[in-house]
Amino acid sequence: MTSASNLNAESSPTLGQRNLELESIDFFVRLMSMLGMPRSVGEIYGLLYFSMDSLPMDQIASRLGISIGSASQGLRTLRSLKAVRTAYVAGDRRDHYLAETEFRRLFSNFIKDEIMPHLESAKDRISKMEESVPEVSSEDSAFYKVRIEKLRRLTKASGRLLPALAGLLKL
Amino acid sequence: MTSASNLNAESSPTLGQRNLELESIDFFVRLMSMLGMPRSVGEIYGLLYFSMDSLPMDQIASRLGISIGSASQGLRTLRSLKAVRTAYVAGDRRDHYLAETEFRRLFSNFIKDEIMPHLESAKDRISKMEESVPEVSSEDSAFYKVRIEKLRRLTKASGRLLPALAGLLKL
DNA sequence: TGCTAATTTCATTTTTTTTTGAAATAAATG
DNA sequence: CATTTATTTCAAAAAAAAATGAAATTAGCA
Repeated sequence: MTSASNLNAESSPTLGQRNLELESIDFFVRLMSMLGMPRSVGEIYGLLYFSMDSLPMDQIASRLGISIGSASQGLRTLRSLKAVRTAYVAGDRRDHYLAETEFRRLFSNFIKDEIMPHLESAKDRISKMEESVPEVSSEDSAFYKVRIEKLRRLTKASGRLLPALAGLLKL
Repeated sequence: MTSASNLNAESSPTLGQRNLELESIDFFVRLMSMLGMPRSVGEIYGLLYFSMDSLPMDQIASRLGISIGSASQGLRTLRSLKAVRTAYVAGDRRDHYLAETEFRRLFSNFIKDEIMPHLESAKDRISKMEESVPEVSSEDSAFYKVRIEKLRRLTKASGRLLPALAGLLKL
């Protein structure tokens, strides 16, 4: 709750709080879009990030001016990344959401869910390439083999480095 | 040149070469799209990656079945990332393109050009947030200050880590 | 310099992605 | 268990991103 004088509903936010909220939304919309997430996902997380109270979906939607469909989908995405969690609120059957703010963990989840699967399938594709190397002129096939080896090293290095990244992230 | 018997034009590619080319295009289309680059950029780089000969823009466009407008824009992007370079070809006034294959450098350019500018402006936005912290109830403003500090640490850590990444990338 | 080929630019079209909103489903309450 | 409320789903609409292609520009050549 934002203050002791109001236990059952949010008091209307101060100007500063509203400003902060808007800056936060702006911030996370940009950050999330760098990570390939749709605008609505950034908006929701940005709103929750500076919210002291957990918020139910319909309030998230109405405060952001987005549809409940968007809110539902955006929250699903955020849940799957463990970027939000639900909190129980007595006497209210709606789910209430809170931002998870341990960026190290968020980042690590993102890498595991969004990046690693691609790296896995990249391996297969590189193997397919090997089968296609024209066995003609051996000087030519050397060229192809070197390039394929480069790709293999790239994916191998990425596969090691990216998961390690979150560990290096000393916040 | 693909073989000594043909100095002035590309011999038509073998089946294996064409396969390799297609696998490569597929590979880089996906990789580039993970990095937020349009399909055409991945296609062009994928084509050049396994090409022994440097290729002029019009051939890139016709081989990929894309417009010369797309080819021009895609090559501009790739040039700005230093992912391709032009090679001089005697007796031909067209620019001829080759893939740059040092992934470590490519990666480092990408971070510098596409990520760091965003981190810079993130700093400013965090400062703005600080000005908006409601100075009301000090227990509440503590909450906001902690969250702002988290953002600051996140951007600071990213700003250090990302440029260092390319160095760690031992291919 | 004038001509031609190569490339870039950019308004328009196409494609892809995201959002909406209403219907379907699920879950809680009395 | 019937009803109400909350949530999800998904076809259609809207918005955003990318590709096209033709006009404008640039650059090499004679």
